[in-house]
Amino acid sequence: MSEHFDDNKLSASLEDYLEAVLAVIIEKKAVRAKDIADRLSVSRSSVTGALQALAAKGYIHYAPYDVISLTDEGEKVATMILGKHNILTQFFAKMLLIEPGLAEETACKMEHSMPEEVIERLTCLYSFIMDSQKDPNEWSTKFSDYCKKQNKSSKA
Amino acid sequence: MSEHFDDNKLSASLEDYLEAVLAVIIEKKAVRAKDIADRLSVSRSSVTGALQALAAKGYIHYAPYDVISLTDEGEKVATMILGKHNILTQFFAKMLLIEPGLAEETACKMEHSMPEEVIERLTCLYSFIMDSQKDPNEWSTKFSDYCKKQNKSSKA
DNA sequence: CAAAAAAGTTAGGAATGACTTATATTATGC
DNA sequence: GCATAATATAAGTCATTCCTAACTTTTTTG
Repeated sequence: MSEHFDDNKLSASLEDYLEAVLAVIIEKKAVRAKDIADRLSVSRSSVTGALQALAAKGYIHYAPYDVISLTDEGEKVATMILGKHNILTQFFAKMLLIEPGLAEETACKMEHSMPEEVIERLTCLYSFIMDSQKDPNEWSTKFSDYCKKQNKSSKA
Repeated sequence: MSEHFDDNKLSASLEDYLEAVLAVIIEKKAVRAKDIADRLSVSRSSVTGALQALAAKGYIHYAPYDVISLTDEGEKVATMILGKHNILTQFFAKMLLIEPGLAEETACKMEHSMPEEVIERLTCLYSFIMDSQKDPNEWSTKFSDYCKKQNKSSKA
């Protein structure tokens, strides 16, 4: 399909950096290494290292002291990752009724090991269920009631 | 709640070893290092190393050349991990209608980063949806139809 | 029961990944 | 042009995970 030589595969941590690049660009039109360092709570030199790795794999344009930007491929992948993150967060929070903080945190970890096909299907499930609710609170009421009952009977 | 000193936390790989120990015990009543080596496709010496690490963290009873068994804590944790694995596999395969191989593979990766609370809730969702189906094929028919429609309209 | 085979252990080391601190370099605002 | 803020590089730490090779213990079996 495309030019994947298998050395442009991303580790979880590099995915986080790439995701952060896009997120900061969206937020404020441009990225500086410092923004990423702050956002991910790492040193500036870690950021430099990560950016070099991302550039070597073809996801960003990078040259010392120059402006950072995403390549086409990088934009595609970063958008995918950010998308996964958002879908997962929503699924956990709105559908499983997990408390927002934990939903976010869990999404963060899982976004790295979730194949596209599975994410697509999860998106489908989410809209399938949500679309079939009459009013916006119906799901949360029904489902939390069901969970409570389950817990009661399982602890008996 | 209990005596967690933070050095008994398990990496994804150690969780895999621990899970394998339990799985083999269930399958054939006892574990030999070789079973684990075969199952995880690693060398025998890697298994020794992992078993020592698991013992140091209090999850298994281990002494050179002796029988391997789970501690109470180890059994608890291993059961949890295996449980996560199974729920996730089922959820992917039966609910999201993912092909069994990919369902299994994805579950394998995700089981390590899924908090208990989220798994519990996912279990609830699974039974909530499945219990509300009249016949066993209802879900798969309804949901796959919906997905097909979604894909058609999104590719227009 | 003793040798051979199988299983398990140990030592030592390589590769990787993700960080760090400390020092140098560049860019920019004034 | 110079100070300072931002970046980059060098060099090294630390933890994981795995390997091979050589050794020891256990098991099998003639």
